[in-house]
Formats: sequence, structure tokens, C-alpha cells
Amino acid sequence: MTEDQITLVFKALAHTERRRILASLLQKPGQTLFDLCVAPDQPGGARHLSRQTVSQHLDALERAGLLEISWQGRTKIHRFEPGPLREAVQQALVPFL
Amino acid sequence: MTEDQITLVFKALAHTERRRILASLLQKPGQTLFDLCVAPDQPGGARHLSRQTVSQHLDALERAGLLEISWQGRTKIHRFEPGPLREAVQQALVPFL
DNA sequence: TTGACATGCAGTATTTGTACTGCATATTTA
DNA sequence: TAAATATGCAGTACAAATACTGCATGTCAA
Repeated sequence: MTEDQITLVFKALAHTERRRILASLLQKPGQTLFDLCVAPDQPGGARHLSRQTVSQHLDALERAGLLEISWQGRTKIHRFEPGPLREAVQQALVPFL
Repeated sequence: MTEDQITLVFKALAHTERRRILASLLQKPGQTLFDLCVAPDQPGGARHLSRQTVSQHLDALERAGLLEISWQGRTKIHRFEPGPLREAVQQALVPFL
């Protein structure tokens, strides 16, 4: 795993919305873009972002390799892919823990 | 630890130079800004950044709580502080590993 | 006390990130 | 086929990140 790939993984983690998306996919795998847009908000009263904004966050997660994508007709199915996260943690984080 | 603090920690980790600084401090604690500017570059032939740029990266690490600062006269001594990193990993990463 | 040294602050230019609106494309289903 | 649905693409506006130059401040030593 290159330094740039590690950077992509940590950048992907460095946003509340993207961590929320990952947590939602972990709890309920195989969600669509629309599912993730209306996912249950935390009690803090957070407003939901627009579909296109959520889509951009998904792009960031996908670029980091953290999503496994599959298509069913017109619907895109997202699953969490833990591989790159584990690699990045092993390579760049474990020495500091 | 708030979501915003977790975001700060992962943002701090999301840059090659800042990870290099942390690694340098881990291997040799108590370095000054100048020490970290001339720290041994990896064989990849990376050019060293300006002093002010390195200082900005140190600010980002300090905002994330990852540095312990002490002063000796005019020199600022930097040490790696693992606490916030461990907290962020526990809260935001462990569920995904 | 003066010069050298370590750091900080201000400002700038460029790029990237974040969130949005609007339109286009593709696939179901009625 | 036509409407509804799911997604993608283009473009915009604003904020933040990145790297820099130049100047200022404070501290040590000659």
C-alpha cells in the first residue's frame, strides 16, 4: 500500500458524514444511495445532505477503496470493504498505538 | 471525544508530511522545528519543505492534540502524544476492523 | 549590546474539499 | 410506450488546505 493510498483512507475517515455512512453500511450492508441519504440521523438534530452531496462522499470512500460496489439494474449497491482500512492501520497507525 | 476532535485526528493523519513528522518524533522524541525540517528524507528523493510549511503541519498536529509542547528558552520542543490517537481509533475505527 | 538564531505572524497564490442546482442518462413498471 | 425512479455529469459558490515569501518578535551568546 502506497503512502498516497494511506492518505486517501485517512482523508476518507476525516469527515463526520463519511464515518456515518460507513457505520450505516456496517450495521446494514447493501444499501443504495437513496438508503444512505435517508439513513437515521443521530439525535443531535443533524440535517440530511442532498443526494448529490452524499454521492460525492461515496465517491471519496470508493476512491479510498473502502466500498465494494455492485449493480442490480439501475440501483447501485454499496458494501463496506475493510481491507484497505486494515492495511492503512497496520502500516501507518500500529507503530503509534 | 467529540466527532469534531476525531475529524481533526484523521485530518492530521491524512498527509504524508505529517505522518513523517510523527514517525520522526516517535523515533527521536524532543525535536525542534529545525530538527524536523532537516529530518532524514526517505530514499524516494523527497524535497524538504520550507520551515513555515513544516510549522503549519505542526500546528495541524497540535490542534489534533497529537503533540506535547515544551519550551526551553527560544526553542520549542515537540513530543508525540498518543492519547487522542488511541481514543479516536477506539471510538471510530475499532468497530470497522 | 549587537548579531545570530528560533520561532511566530501576516499575506498571497493555487489547489482541493464541500454543498448545492440543474440537466442528462439509463432502467424499471404501469 | 411513457412515467417514474436511480443514478451520473456539469457547473457554481464558498471555505479550507497547502506551500510559499517577507517581516516581526523574542532569546541566547560573543
